Amino acid sequence: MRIVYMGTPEFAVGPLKKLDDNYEVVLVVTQPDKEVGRKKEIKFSPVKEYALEKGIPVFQPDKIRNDYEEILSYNPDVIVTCAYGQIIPKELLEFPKYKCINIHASLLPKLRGGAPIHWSIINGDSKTGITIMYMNEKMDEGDILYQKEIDILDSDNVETLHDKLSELGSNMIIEFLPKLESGDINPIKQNNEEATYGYNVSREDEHLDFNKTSKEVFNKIRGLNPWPVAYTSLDGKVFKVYNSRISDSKPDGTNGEITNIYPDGIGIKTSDGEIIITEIKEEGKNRIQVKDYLNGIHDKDSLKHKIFS
RNA sequence: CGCGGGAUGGAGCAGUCUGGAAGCUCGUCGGGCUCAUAACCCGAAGGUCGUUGGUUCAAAUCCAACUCCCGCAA
Repeated sequence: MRIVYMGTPEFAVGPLKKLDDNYEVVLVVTQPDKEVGRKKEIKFSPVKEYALEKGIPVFQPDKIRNDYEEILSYNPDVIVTCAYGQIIPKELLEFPKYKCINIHASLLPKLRGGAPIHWSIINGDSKTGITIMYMNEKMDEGDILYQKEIDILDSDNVETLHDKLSELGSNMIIEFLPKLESGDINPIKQNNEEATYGYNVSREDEHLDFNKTSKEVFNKIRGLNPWPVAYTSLDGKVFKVYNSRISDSKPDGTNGEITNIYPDGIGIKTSDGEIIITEIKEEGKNRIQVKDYLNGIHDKDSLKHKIFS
């Protein structure tokens, strides 16, 4: 089975590795190299890094819509995509014998789009999973071929859930390909009325709103950790918030106001109680425990009643 | 040359403007108190103040260059 694999971020590396170990991956397609950071250093995608390491050819079209001939020349039996990042043209979808299948990190039709892992946590879902599906020209709307779910724990953040789902997806694609090859499949149309979306996280999405409940704030913080990280601001400085826990206390005050100083955290008023932030990064500083942040403040009571916004 | 913040014992900070004995809150180690403790009391160790050069009787502090880290923007 000749496989062309299309993927970009870390999430897509696990499945690629499994496929490469068990099948013949003839070509890897990934997003173009990008300038990144203050120094504008050129950075390869994680999938490209892996492909280079293994000596697999790499193709990086700017716009695959117009530039896909090269992929056809590798004559794939199937194209497997996983968080590639571009819409794939119909000519390519229909070319391989077994068409084009996608590994998506949600229980479709829930959370179509580019950031299903983040949104499953931010939304407070109790479970999510992996869907293997046929690709069509629309975003994550193809027929469902294989689906498995896992629980989302209170202790999960994007990193832990990402790793679990990446491994699940890796195993599922290996379990599924033999069925695809033998025709033992049962494509199920998605119910569009039940569809929800989890688009890429925007700057606005990263901003913490203390007018929400403690649980909602807690979910947003862990649903954006370790990337891109929720933020708020105090005294005109940006504070990224990595970790928090929900307080039992129900203080009076304005939402966003610092209501209590705990040994390991700062208590902030929310719409229904208090959230205690425990790990932060102040603008210009490194990521630290709030315990350490408090060690550097001489008059801790002066923090009280300041407002995060 | 996109804009800005930062580098001080293991951690987080103050001190830099106005040059002149290394400070604060923790942590660590030892001792004490206690039924006990992450609590409290006493004591100790630990720092070429990012690097290099310059000014000066004297530099964490002033000047120059460089390295690394971070926020914004892309």
